[in-house]
Amino acid sequence: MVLLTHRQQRADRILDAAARLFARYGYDKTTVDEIAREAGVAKGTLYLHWSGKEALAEALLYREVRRVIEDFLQRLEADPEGGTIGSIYRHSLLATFANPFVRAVLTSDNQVLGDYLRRLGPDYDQIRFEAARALVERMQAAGLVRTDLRPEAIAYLLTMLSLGLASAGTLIPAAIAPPPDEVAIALADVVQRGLAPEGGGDREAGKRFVRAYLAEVIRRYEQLRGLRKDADDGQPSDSG
Amino acid sequence: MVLLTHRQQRADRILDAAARLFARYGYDKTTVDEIAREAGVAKGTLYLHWSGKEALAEALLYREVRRVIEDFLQRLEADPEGGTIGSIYRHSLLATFANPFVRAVLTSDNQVLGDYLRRLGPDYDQIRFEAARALVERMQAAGLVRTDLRPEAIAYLLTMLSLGLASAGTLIPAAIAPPPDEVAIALADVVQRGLAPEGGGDREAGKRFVRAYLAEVIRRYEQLRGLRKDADDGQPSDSG
DNA sequence: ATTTGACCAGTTAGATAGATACGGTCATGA
DNA sequence: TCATGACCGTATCTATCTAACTGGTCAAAT
Repeated sequence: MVLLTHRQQRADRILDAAARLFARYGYDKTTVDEIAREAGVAKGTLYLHWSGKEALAEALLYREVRRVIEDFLQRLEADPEGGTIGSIYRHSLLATFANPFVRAVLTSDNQVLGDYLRRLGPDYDQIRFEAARALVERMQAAGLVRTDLRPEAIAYLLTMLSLGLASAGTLIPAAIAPPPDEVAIALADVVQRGLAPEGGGDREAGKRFVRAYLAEVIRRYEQLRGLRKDADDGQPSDSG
Repeated sequence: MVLLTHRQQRADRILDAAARLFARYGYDKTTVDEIAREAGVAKGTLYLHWSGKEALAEALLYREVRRVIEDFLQRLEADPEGGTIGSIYRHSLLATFANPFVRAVLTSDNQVLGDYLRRLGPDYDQIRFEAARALVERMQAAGLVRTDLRPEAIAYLLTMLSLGLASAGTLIPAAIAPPPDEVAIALADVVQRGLAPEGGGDREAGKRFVRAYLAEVIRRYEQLRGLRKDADDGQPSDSG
């Protein structure tokens, strides 16, 4: 049983309000006053939880990404066929689409996080590509991905798919586009046929790999940010 | 043997100049004066060939696309393995990448055509998606593409790939990205495995389909624009 | 101790006007 | 007959100022 302090509950309510407003109007055009009003607290209260608007956005993004990861892992574990590159891709897409905020971030031209993401700098894309390359390399070593293509090339393809998914989401009206779940399933099937090694890959090794990889990503991030799983919402020690 | 009038040669020189400048500075930031200077003619001369800057850009785009199509068809015919969906995709990418102007249009955030493309209106993306859907449907009927996925879903995937290719081109610095040809070959291989029917598809039917399809596209466009293959560069009858 | 919201300084959005640069024309000359 | 480039009206940019807004603070209220 999970106990939530009054303080933590309030922090969550504020993040809920921020998530709605960011998703609808974007980070830049959402004011701190509006977040406070939507959450039913005074503006000063936000500053009792986070050091500023930026720290709040970071906390929100962290919370939602954690939720998506949890959802993703549950779907993967529940799937007896799970563990291949295709099923990993499929479940990650479905978990992402199921989260309104993260989905908005990834499909709304990134206005949702506006200035916040912009501060990561122009090097961010390079870093992300290098991370993708390293991930592919490890997936190849784990027997999840075919090894007759260079990891650079596969990472480039996967990056293209992410970017294309985002662009298509903003460009093609939802009215004429096929339902997201159908896209996710078709896309994952193509990824499986196109990137899996002969025989489809080792399912158990795949699940182990995903668990270990995500745990490592989370651990690194929390180490970087000085967060712990049992910490509260984060006293204003973060100076943006 | 092809005979070119003095007039046609000059039109080509002007289009060459425009191609260089558009690719480098974009449509909006390239002035008619600069095009004339780069081509070594007076500004008024441009208006002896086209009705204005926009008509010039359209003629340039048409010329370059025709060249890419010709190059694509030659590559396809020369490939004994050509005719599968994968090889069609591969040759179309390689032909596109080999053309500096078209490549710039597709990978430079579309600043290259700036205002010119913008006038096609916001409906353009919808129309393009519908065209992609219809094309996939015909490819399925021709035995080129697997039929166990709905054409809408496949068209969505292919649109994603196009958009992703463009985004990745602008986002990932060429210095750390794999060479375009490697990307094209890997991408085409994934498309072949992911979208071809059992057995890989009928090669001869594939070639026939491509020939017929492109001829039809060109014919429709020329009908729409009142162009003919044996026409000259287009007297200023085009009013943009 | 905890929460509030009026208040502050810094930034941004909007308006105006003047200057610049642009696409397009056409009288002139070759 | 063909090609030119100075010229024109308009559209776009620059500079400048003002008014409104925003993120953040803190004395006061609870």
